[in-house]
Amino acid sequence: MVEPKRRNTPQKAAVKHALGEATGFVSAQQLHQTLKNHGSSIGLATVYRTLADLAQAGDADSLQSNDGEVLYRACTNAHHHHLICRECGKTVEIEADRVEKWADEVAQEHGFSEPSHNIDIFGNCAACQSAKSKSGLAN
Amino acid sequence: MVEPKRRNTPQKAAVKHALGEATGFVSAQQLHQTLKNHGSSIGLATVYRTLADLAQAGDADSLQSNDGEVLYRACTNAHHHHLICRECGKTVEIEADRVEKWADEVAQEHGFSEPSHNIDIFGNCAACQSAKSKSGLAN
DNA sequence: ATTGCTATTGACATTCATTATCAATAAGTC
DNA sequence: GACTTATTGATAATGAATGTCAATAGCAAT
Repeated sequence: MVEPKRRNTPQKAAVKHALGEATGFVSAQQLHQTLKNHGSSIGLATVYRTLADLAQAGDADSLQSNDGEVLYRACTNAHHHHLICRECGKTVEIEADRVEKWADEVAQEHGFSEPSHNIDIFGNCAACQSAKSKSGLAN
Repeated sequence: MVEPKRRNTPQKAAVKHALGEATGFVSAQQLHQTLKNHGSSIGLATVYRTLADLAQAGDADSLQSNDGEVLYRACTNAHHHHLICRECGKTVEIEADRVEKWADEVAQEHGFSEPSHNIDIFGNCAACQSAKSKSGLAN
């Protein structure tokens, strides 16, 4: 089972670029729409394939939205987590050795090897809070 | 918009019970199969509805599997997270005020209100590790 | 126990994200 | 340029989850 050689194509570059332009997390569908709106004739399947590759390679983060879509975001290779606004999707990257260590310890304590983890924090960002209170929907 | 009165039905009880019997996380589909195998004629939609209600009420935890399915598990009302075996799905409930606090702090630091979070730790449990090494697949 | 109201059910259709298929295309190499 | 084959894109297929709606069955009142 030899890995086939990768080829560089304008499509892959386009997806990569579009993902970089996007703020926060985007779905494959959204990205596909965006690309088409900009004149590209890229296929939906290609967007999916490329995003999966990017995630595999560690060039993109992925997480599941609460309505079953997978969302992607360009990222650095460094391990980190996200603080995400429920309303607008604004994202802040979080790094915290404390928590990394904690997760590994917990796994070890229970005899689990090769620990990995998902940590996502959600909340309403400052902008969305003030927007909400202005529209009289304050809780 | 008044909430309609809830009714107690054998179907809801069956789902609740089956969820309690299950070890680890189960999908709605699996649960539906299990129930049918036990002679129930419960409808798939009803299983989905009931699970959604349980999750809403805090009587069940839900998380997304890596292939897009939503998995459920009976749980206590106390807030907690999970340590999950990649191989067999065995689950350990984790509580850690340290991390709860950390998450809330991080959110506050960045101006996010009403913080909530998802934390899941994955690993290979002791049983699966030894099973693997016996079958000569040691890393 | 019977009635009436309506929440709930279940069979089925539908939606929609994602994946598989496969002939046509185009990277990269010589 | 010619050749090999990874990649693409249109389309079909898959499958989880939700909507629909007539029929059923809780439950409160009688």
